[in-house]
Amino acid sequence: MYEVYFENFNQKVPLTDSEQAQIKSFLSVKKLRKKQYLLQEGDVCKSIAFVEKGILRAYAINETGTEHIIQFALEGWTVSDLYSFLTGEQATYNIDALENAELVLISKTAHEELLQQVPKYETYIRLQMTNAYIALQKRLASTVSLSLEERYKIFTATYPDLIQRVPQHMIASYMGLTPETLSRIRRRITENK
Amino acid sequence: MYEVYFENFNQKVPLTDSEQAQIKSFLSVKKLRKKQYLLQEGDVCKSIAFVEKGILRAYAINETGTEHIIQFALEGWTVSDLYSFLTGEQATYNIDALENAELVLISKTAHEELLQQVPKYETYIRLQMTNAYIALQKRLASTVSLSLEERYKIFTATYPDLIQRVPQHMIASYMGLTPETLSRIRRRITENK
DNA sequence: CGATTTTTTGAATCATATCAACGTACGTGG
DNA sequence: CCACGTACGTTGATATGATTCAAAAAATCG
Repeated sequence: MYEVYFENFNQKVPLTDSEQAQIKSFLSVKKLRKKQYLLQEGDVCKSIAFVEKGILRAYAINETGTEHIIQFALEGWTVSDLYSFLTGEQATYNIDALENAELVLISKTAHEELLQQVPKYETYIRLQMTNAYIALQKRLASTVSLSLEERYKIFTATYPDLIQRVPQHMIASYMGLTPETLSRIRRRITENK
Repeated sequence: MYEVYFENFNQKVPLTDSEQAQIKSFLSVKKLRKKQYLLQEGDVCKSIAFVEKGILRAYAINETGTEHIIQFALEGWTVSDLYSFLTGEQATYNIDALENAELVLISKTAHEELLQQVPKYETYIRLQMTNAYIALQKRLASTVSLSLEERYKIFTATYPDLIQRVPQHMIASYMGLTPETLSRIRRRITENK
């Protein structure tokens, strides 16, 4: 418990043992079985979840009932409906587990207290947000400017774990295309060497 | 000078006069004429630019020579190639002015000093990054899950200024489609009431 | 005013979605 | 442990929607 979280934290912002203990006192742990929800659309997002083990996904459902995966979260990643978490508005995303998972949860009050009391926590969050922003910008840029083949190649190169552990139709959903199309893209790639 | 910047700053994190003066000492000002570059692909991004006046755009050019606009920055917005700024790697984006512009620049050393010396600066940056991330996530979600008509409607509702001040083919580039397609979408929208 | 840029329109082409069917793997209950 | 039902991935035929290329119309700039 907490190992991956603090490994990640220390990598970004080194902590003393006492700082670590202080932070730990604000955190809690949650286990989720495959297919269980962490958050459902319409509820208010009460916590940020850090994935110690397993995979989660955040997805939205549009008017026509199609699921669109916004984000996967593997070990070492953080997931939440940030907008709902920060504003208290209803969540627009669903978050559930694709594998049995172990999470570190930071509640809203814990988050606020930590920001007040532990400067390094704010630094950690700032760095985390910055990295997430840069990654998302890259994803968006590749969405508008690259062919599907290239996008899929980049995806597999960037997240080889996900290909192993997540069904293809979810990768398709994440990329914004149908399972059939992804299947054909994969065939095109393997055929052309 | 600096009015919009500190208005924006104080709105997120209220500053005392002396804090404001301290921060101001790290900032500089730059004017850009229409079509001038703030950053060119391949250079290292030396500063974060806050737009006091005018409009900038960040765009990438792909192998086939097509421009893809990653971001517009109006008054009150911030623009840079963050990845290049933070890592010192070559920039992958170009940034130029669509109108004569006045900018507040934060250099890399200023940014680092401010993070060290002024806790409220870190808070400001954290909030800015968080908002930028949420906005980008919304944009991505609408890209994969909505029809072009809906996306364009949302865009015009969200950024009415941009429609007034930016040529349509750039909106098309931002949305990841051709000028012809955007033109036809606009016609469809006006025709169907 | 003339030159250039921007937007619109049309026709042909290309890529992806859709719908339907089939094969396969998986895990669940009998 | 097997058989069955459900999930998942693939394939084919067709439909839909966006792109491309070309050209003209409209708007903007010097």
